[in-house]
Amino acid sequence: MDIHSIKVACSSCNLRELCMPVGLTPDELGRLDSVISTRKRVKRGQSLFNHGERFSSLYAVRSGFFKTCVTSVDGRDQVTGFQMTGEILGMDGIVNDQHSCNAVALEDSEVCVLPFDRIESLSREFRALQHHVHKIMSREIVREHGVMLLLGSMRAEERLAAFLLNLVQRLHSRGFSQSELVLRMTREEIGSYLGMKLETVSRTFSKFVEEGIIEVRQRYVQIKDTEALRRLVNPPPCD
Amino acid sequence: MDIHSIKVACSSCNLRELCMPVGLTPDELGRLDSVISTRKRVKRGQSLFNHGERFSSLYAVRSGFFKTCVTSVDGRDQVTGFQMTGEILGMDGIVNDQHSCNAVALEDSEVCVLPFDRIESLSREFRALQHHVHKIMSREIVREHGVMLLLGSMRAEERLAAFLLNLVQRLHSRGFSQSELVLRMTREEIGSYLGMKLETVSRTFSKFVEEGIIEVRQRYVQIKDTEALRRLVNPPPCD
DNA sequence: AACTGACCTTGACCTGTGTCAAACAAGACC
DNA sequence: GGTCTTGTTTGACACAGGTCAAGGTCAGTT
Repeated sequence: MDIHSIKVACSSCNLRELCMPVGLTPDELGRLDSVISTRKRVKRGQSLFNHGERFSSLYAVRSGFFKTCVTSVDGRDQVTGFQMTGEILGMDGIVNDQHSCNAVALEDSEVCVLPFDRIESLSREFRALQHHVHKIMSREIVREHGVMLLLGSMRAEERLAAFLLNLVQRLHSRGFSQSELVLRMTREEIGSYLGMKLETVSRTFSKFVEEGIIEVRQRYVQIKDTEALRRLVNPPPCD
Repeated sequence: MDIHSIKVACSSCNLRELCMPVGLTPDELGRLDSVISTRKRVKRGQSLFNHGERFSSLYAVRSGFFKTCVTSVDGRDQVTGFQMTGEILGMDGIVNDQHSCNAVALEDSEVCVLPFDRIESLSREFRALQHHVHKIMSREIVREHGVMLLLGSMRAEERLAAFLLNLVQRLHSRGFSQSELVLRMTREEIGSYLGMKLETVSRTFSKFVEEGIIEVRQRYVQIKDTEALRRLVNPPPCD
């Protein structure tokens, strides 16, 4: 076992508490290592997979940042999610054996390749891994419910506030600041995700700045009043 | 084996090509029968499960019609889906061992109860069942991507057209008409699902009627020009 | 048959967000 | 150091859809 493969192994990965290996025994972890042997680098702007491509693997984000987007027949684009370190990509591909969305790196990234047939056979052996796979998919379903709530019933300010809170919360659980973040995506990509135009995203940022809730310098955002953002997402009862 | 249990068995269910048993061998089907032994009736307006309740089972709609909805902290409600015969409910509950949405029957319904721990252990034995479970969850993820596209980038007419096409397509694959349907949900529920107000739903129906695309009498809808609906969803290129 | 309550339709008006346009900022490239 | 390109901000204006209100329809009940 050379230094490189030690570095690559799930069993010694510093993301193992976030990613696929959660809750596995050392023995199971070792077996998972043998399945997840390859990595893939994806440069900024390149796609990891595209709509229509044959599905064979899930991908765990090792480093970097991705967006996934679906395209309608007439060319409209909808960003369906942003994925960061430790998150799993590609579950859309299972049902029809081909990917139904595009995954694009928003910065130079690296993913671990998880051949799905191997994951399935290992899942048949290990209850914990099986259940973990189910949880990951269920989590994605629940996340999308949240996005539907956001798109279906919130106004622009509420959407952006919810988006910022969600981002910092996920970054915080990865050891970053609770109050500062660097956006990896453009205003247009934020807008697509939140169902609004880039101009509205920009104006809403400006509004938050005027109100002293955040400070913005390009992609850098500092949250100065988390509570104000929370109040925007969940307006206090008015009775 | 009495007449009742024969009627109840997956192996003799007329939904087996739509539901859980897809692709299983007779032997596997027999084992699935032993797991899915109970049914549950849900009257119109009652809920099958609610947000916060402990998760233990998935449910397959045997007959009837359901909606699922999530509620935000401040009481906003968002319908996240409508489920008909053969479709699976409850996958939102896996990740946190409790349901994160409410499932309400829109007419008197019956579901098959699928204890999830039993499904998981059977999945460890049968590759086909395992893969089928993964496909069902993946299908739900892909469906939700479609809803996000709809909510994030379509206008009211396009949303309603897409909704109607989706409904008749699903009904058609269950042996019903391609051009007639009876809505099981109110205008308000349609609106919640599509991210618009009930008045807008009503107005948009009226517009379609004026244009001769559909005929509406209360919950009954007849589609007179499917192509027109398709064109609304996917506007022809204008160059 | 009259009454009730839930649901639906339609009108008038209002507002949040989209659209279009112009100017600016910052990094990439020569 | 210029110049391009891509992304961002801001303003003026338009309009799709929301809001509020009134009245209509129908199934179920007495």
